[in-house]
Amino acid sequence: MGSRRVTLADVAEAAGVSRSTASEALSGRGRMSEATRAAVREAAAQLGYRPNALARGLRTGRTFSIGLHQLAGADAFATQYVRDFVGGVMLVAKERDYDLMFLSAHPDKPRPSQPQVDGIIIADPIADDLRALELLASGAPVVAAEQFPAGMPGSPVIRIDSTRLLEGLLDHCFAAGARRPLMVAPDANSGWGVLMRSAYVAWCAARAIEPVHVSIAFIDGFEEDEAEMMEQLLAVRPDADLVIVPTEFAALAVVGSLRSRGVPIGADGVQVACLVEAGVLEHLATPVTSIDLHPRILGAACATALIDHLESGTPIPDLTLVEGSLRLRESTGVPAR
Amino acid sequence: MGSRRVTLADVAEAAGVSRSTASEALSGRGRMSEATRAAVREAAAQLGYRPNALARGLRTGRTFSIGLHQLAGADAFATQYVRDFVGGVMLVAKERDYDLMFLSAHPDKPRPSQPQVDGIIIADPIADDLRALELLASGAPVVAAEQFPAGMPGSPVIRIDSTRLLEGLLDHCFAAGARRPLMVAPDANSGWGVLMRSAYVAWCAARAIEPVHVSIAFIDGFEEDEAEMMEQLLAVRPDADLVIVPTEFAALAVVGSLRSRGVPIGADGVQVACLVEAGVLEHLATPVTSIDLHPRILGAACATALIDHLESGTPIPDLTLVEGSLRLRESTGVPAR
DNA sequence: CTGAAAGCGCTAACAC
DNA sequence: GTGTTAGCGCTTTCAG
Repeated sequence: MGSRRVTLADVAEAAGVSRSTASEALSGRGRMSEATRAAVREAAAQLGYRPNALARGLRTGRTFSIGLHQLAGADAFATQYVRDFVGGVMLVAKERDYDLMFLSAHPDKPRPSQPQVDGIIIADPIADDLRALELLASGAPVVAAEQFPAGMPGSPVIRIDSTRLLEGLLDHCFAAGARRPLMVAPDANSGWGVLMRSAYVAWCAARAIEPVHVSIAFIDGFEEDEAEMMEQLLAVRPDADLVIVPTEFAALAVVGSLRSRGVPIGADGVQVACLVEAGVLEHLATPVTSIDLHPRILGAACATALIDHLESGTPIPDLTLVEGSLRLRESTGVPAR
Repeated sequence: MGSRRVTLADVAEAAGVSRSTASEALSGRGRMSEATRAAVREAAAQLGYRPNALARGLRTGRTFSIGLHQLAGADAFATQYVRDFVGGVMLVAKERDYDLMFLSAHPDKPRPSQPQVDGIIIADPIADDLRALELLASGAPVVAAEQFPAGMPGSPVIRIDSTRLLEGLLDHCFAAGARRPLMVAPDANSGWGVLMRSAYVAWCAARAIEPVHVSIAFIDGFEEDEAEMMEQLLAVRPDADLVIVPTEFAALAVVGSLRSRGVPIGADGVQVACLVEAGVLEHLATPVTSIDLHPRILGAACATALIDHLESGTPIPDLTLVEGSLRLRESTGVPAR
């Protein structure tokens, strides 16, 4: 089996019909005697025929695959958010029997060819990402998760109402006594980072609190030298009584840093919160509060919207909000159970 | 921009040459005046030409994409092992500028078409996985990670020497006093599960210890009803002084179960170890010992071997061993720092 | 109801 | 040096 590729011509010959008849017989189209159809099916099964997706795609313009572009994820696939988002996309892809293409993600080298997919999901678009721009201009349907940075051409977006959740988080920390917050968040390249930052600033303004924030390049991740890096960031507001960080790695680094200095974590020391939920936060000695962006659901929603659009022409709304939730834990003053 | 797809014919016309000349000019082949070549390049850039990967692939047989088949991962993408493995593959794919195709993974429904990829990585092959069998028979080069179950047609394999690591782990636990071990591991469908199981049995035999083990279907995961399920498993050997589990979810469940019964974790209670490392194990109140399969390195090794083979014909050895390591932690008696 | 022919966009022989 | 031609495997009119 499988010695040489068996083509539709082989099947047609074996069944004693022409290629076009064979094609229609297998796809269930055309009108023909049941006997003919059965004979073709039989021959195809006998020979182990599988249509060549390339040829079919070239002819029909459909490949039954969708593309996923994820700049941050390509480097490290680091955060649980990204992995869960991808998991959600995979789940739907499997259900609808689409292949899922991870588009190779060089931020500044153009793609060597057009991607051979029916539609594209862009997760967390980053400004100046050349390939994201290429994809947006490619003419293929695109759905993006989270937020486009200012100045980037858009597409339908699906995201969590994270602004509102952040406000809830800040209210909670405030109630637990926080007055000198420090926020570490991605820089202006990330639409989501901008969203978080401006919500933070607005909230602070409403309470006459000075907003202090530090930018990081999101892509760099936090996996190396995290402790040292964190120390530097904390130095921006040494008297902070609340530290908000963007990834679980940063959270681990802050917690480690505080612990090594003997500072208690929580309302009676320094509160810590993470902008993005990750399983590890719950299992720390002092569990850390976070915003759960429900990445799996978000990824699934993107894939569903895209495939529905491809298959039934369902239009994709410009903006869809998916529900997120707050994970309040001991690090922001909730008492231990 | 990007209103209608611009094709090679458009470029050729704009540059005033024929299609073939345009093709050769862009690909750097053929002999022609530098002026012509430059003119074609200019025209292509002007029009924003990107070759159609489908058409090129159909003609040349190369798509510059590789496929990844992962049965367990499709459902949940659950364990960190799977995610890190995929991360390793992605890293290499990006480096070599290959797209990475997640092949849709229905265990018992045949693929609708041949996958349009140059080569395939199968992670953790599972017996009776119809699509894995299809891929193995497809004629495309295949590399598998870990181990083929008995009776499954093979391909080159890259894996960790996990057998030796498990022996080291068992030795360590034995030294810390374990005499009544219980192992929970995947059933015979998983080649890796079989490997672990038989190493365990052999080790026990050498020490005249009764090997007790429980099978689970790996694919089911451990995410729901974990506590209840774990209780049932533990009941198989209620007096166990060492429990070995296959995933971090199972480890969390065991730890939770023991804690709720007030049993200390470690040499002075019940030792716990996980066959597969995950970050969360390190951050538990009592950190849990595990075997680090270095999934990222493993995934990268698979991708590198496959792409090297595709590009230079480098043969892939039948078996390649990658180094793993033991993560000894407090749960098996190492004293706290 | 079935077969012949065209063509999706590209590349590789082979003439000119 | 450059253009013409054929064909990768498939689907889709359109005659018969």
